[in-house]
Amino acid sequence: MNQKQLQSEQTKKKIAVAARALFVQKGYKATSIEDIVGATGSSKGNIYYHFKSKEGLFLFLIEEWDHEWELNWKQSEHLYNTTTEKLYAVAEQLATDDLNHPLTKAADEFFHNEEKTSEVESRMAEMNAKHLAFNQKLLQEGIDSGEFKPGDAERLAVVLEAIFFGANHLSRSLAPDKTTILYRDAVTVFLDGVAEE
Amino acid sequence: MNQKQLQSEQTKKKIAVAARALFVQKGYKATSIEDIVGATGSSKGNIYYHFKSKEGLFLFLIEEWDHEWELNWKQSEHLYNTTTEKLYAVAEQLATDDLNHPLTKAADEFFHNEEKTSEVESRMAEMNAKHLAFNQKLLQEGIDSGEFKPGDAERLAVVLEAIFFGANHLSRSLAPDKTTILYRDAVTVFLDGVAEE
DNA sequence: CACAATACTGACTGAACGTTCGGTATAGAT
DNA sequence: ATCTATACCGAACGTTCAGTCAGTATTGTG
Repeated sequence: MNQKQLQSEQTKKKIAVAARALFVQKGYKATSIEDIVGATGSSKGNIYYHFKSKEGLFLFLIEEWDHEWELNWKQSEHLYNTTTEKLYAVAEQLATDDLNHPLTKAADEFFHNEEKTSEVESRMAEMNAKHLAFNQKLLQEGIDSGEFKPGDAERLAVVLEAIFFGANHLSRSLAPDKTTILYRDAVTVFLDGVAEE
Repeated sequence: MNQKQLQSEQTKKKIAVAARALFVQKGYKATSIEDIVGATGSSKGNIYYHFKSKEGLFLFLIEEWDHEWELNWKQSEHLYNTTTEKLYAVAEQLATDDLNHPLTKAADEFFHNEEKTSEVESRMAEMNAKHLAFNQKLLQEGIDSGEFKPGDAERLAVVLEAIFFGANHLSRSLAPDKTTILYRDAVTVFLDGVAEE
């Protein structure tokens, strides 16, 4: 890799970092390309040289983030023995991730906005499916080991995803320390329910 | 009420109905005032005569809808004896409500968009608090009656809200018949958990 | 040095959109 | 009949913003 390619890569990274900060702070729609220009010192044209579109730039960030999350998890998963422990650990990671990397807010503002190219739609679906598969695998593990009651892991995966998604949403209007509590409570309820036996 | 006032009220209603249909169909941002003009035959100016702003119009619809929901619930609550039954009934109502009145989609697109006037923000908070209070009351009822385990109804209310919110979100990429199943599953998990006792 | 190829610039375009405002029509009051 | 308040119209305005493009600078290559 020569000088030029290196420089180019650094520029791209610089744009990505600045854009991420802005999206996190202001949300997707409210962040204009002009804002990113202001934050990077790069020109508008240059941003479009490195990224196909605003959408493309955002998608890039999302995927980068998802990828990082996955890596983190793979590195720490072995620390937990039971599926129950793993569930709490996932919740913990999601809770702190939402605090440190709250791209999530911008993410679902983005995903909700009507104008979705077919490419975006398919990537959304892909990511969604990945999350559900992750949940399902975890739950199936718990069922097989006898920790969890026998049940349809696929359907439960959807419920779990709903819980995490909802917790993420509600946490936005919560004090930071309440967020962790909410995620923990959510997992506890998911495990034991509220009903008297 | 004279002829003029009556006419005026009908016009306002007509605008509201058309706008609701459009918001439901296309979402908040994607629905332009021009669209509403097209759908009503009323002029742009007239819309602004009856409603302060696009935001104001949408807020009006949301509150109308919330109010209707509350009425419906109050009318049917007495049909259910146990809190458990009530919970399933709420889930049922939310599930079908999402199908029949999917203003929800537009609603949280709206609520997520960065540009929130302080008035909007306070109304959001108000509605949110109302939902939590509703949940809390229901859960406290169940705890007091001995149906549910002793616990912090306030914290559980947040968890329940997260579940409903998440279910609502996920249901959008689900077949209609799966929606009801998801809501039911969610309540079942909320009640009994997944863990083996 | 000449010649690309790559990296970058920023003025400009064009369209979308919410809101305003000067004006008109109509119904009720005096 | 005159007046006034309310209801309604729609062209125009101002702003925002993603994306383009013709051109310039910089770096690598033969």
